[in-house]
Amino acid sequence: MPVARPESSDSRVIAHVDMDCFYVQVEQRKQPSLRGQPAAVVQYNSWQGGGLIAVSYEARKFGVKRSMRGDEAKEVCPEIHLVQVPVARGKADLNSYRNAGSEVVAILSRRGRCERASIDEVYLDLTIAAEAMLADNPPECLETISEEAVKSHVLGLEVGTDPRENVRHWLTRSDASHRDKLLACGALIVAELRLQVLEETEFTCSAGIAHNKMLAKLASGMNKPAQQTLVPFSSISKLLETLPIKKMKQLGGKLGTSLQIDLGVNTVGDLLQFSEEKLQEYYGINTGSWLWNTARGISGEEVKERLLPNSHGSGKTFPGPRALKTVASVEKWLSELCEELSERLQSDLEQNKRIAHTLTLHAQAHKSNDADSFKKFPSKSCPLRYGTAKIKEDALSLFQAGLREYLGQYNLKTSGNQNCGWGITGLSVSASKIVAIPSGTRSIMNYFQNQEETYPQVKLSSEKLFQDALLLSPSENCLGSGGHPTLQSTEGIARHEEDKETKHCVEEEDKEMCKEKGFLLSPEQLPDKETLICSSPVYPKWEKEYPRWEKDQTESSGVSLTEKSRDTFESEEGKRKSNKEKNMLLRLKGKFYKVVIRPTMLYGAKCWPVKNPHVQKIKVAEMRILRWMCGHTRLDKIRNEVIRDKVGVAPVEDKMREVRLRWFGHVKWRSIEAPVRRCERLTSVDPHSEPPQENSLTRGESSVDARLCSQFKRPSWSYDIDEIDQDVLKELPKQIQEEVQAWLRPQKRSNTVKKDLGITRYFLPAKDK
DNA sequence: ACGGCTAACACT
DNA sequence: TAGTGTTAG
Repeated sequence: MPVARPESSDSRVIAHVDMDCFYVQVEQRKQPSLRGQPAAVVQYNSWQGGGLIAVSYEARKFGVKRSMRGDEAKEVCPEIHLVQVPVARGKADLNSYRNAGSEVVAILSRRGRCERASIDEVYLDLTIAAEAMLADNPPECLETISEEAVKSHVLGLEVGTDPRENVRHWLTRSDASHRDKLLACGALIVAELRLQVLEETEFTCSAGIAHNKMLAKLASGMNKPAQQTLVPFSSISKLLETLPIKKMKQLGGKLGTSLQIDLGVNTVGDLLQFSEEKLQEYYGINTGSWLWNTARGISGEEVKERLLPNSHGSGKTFPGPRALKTVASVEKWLSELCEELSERLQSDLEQNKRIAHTLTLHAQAHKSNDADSFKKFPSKSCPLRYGTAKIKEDALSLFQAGLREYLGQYNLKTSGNQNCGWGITGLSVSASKIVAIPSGTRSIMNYFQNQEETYPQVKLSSEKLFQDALLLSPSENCLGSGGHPTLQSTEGIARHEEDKETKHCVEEEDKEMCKEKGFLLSPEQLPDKETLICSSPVYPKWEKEYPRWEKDQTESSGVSLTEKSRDTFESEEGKRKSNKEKNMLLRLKGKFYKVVIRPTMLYGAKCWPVKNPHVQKIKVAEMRILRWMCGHTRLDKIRNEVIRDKVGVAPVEDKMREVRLRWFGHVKWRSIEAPVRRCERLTSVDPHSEPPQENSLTRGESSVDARLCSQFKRPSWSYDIDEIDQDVLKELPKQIQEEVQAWLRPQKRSNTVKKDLGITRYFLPAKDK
């Protein structure tokens, strides 16, 4: 949804530069014989000649359109040259276009703030450059105005028989308003930039120059190719008056359709009849204001300083019959996609010194034999580890977690590649949260670049080693006592950490850990209870809404928890980390665990053991349950997901607490009112308690149990017993298996309806059980 | 059973 | 937040 931003009172000079049929131009530069020819770029697809993704202006004259099939294009324009998009790893490879786009950005960013809006478009904020020009060397003093500039189109200007002379006059008027003069300067600058682009890259582009992004964007498309269009302030209302509403950026989709159908608005001008309040009534505060402003040509959106993309993705569709039906084929394609992604991440690292922090997997799927086959395949993400093999591994885990969730009850026997009627019609992996490494950090570069070769055995990173050690049960732990891995990477990272305190802390603890454990945890050293500190990205919302644990909440059932008082805790450490460190309780199977979540380390997730006595313990076995619940094999993933979403109990004020429980992939949450102290007395689940009455609540609703009405708002989760993967269950230690079975048993009798798990009881006061 | 592949952003 | 949905080219 678009969102309104106030427009600064200053008169800005904004340009939108749009490459003309960019992919075609790239191919024409590669193959100059294509110049001036009807041509199009097709994405290879044997079906009906592939799909057109760019069409030259010569071909457009024949009526060839983007989104036509190759065969269709041949029909309307037999002599069209169809160029295929390069293919790598069995999929379209857009890298040559990305790189060409970068060439252009490098030039266009010379005169002011530059935002790369897509592979072939940028926004420029030329205000400062234009003001400087106006002050030093205004157009009116110039004896010659560039040829390119006088070819500009000035909206609302009567050009008569000598357009160039009229435009020249308009640009150089000494009696023009300040804002028109600024635009004139902008036009000169843009003309110059476009000329430079042409000379240095051989690409032509079109541009719009206006006082804001919206109008600049509108204008850049008005005269193509290779021309520029100016929007003087005085022309705005006329321009918008008759402009079809759908032409407006952001209104080409459902919102625009709704305006047409529901409000009878067909042109932007028609919108003027509606008061801001009315629009807000229909479309919400933000969108309403945005619409109101848009109708008046007002848009305060800033040009962001961004030359590089904020995310990288690689995806492919597998339409209809080509849908992937086995995990093996998914793995194969994921592997291809991950290779491309990893390659792009490596070049981003080398060229731009940037590191991505999150890996996300998206998929589309269909289910043939299922009533709710419209269910969407969930996207999943996890911290991104560098190295192709690791990315592949993680992507596959994410897929499998998603698949489990997607299949839900049909999941009972999917151990092999056996298909239960599902098909994957689209797959993509992407990397986001990309941040620049501070300058002068060779060691960090090394760290990430080395991830590539270290997999899987030779030189495991410290992080990986430790995680593996934790995740393996003693019997599985076959890590030898081979040489101590150096902590080179960790130190390299810590050295550049901005926060000296944190740095100190990290190094100290890492050192201590190494000293004490000899770094590698031998099977004997893997204790029943392991103390952990987890680093995790700061979660601002938690911070805001739940600033503190209350002391009395940290005392639990008396099971394995020895908590220092909050006061002690604060006096020791509170000052140092006060506002950055989050504490929360992890409650699992009736026991509380206090976990300290630290602000994220700068680079990559880490886990390390600590001595701090007030940091409580997570039993390895229970970590394994969590791992199972998450469908993830990685500790850091568990940490991020579980602690926040799975079994986290949010800090509360006196009477309120929010509980989030994600159970087998389904997030359920409720705010409940309950005296905190009484909640804490709960120590175990009673699986045989009678099921709660209300099962069908959806998120956001709340329910009041008549019995408890006066005191509590009662939470309700529903969960589907069939979502549980029985195979995974078997992986668990015997004792835990039995416990879990005990939870499940009462449900088995009626597994058609979603039922509350006994776990609901968990969060109710003991007294009322 | 088709338009394929990317990317940004708002909302929750 | 992580995850979803909308929009665009």
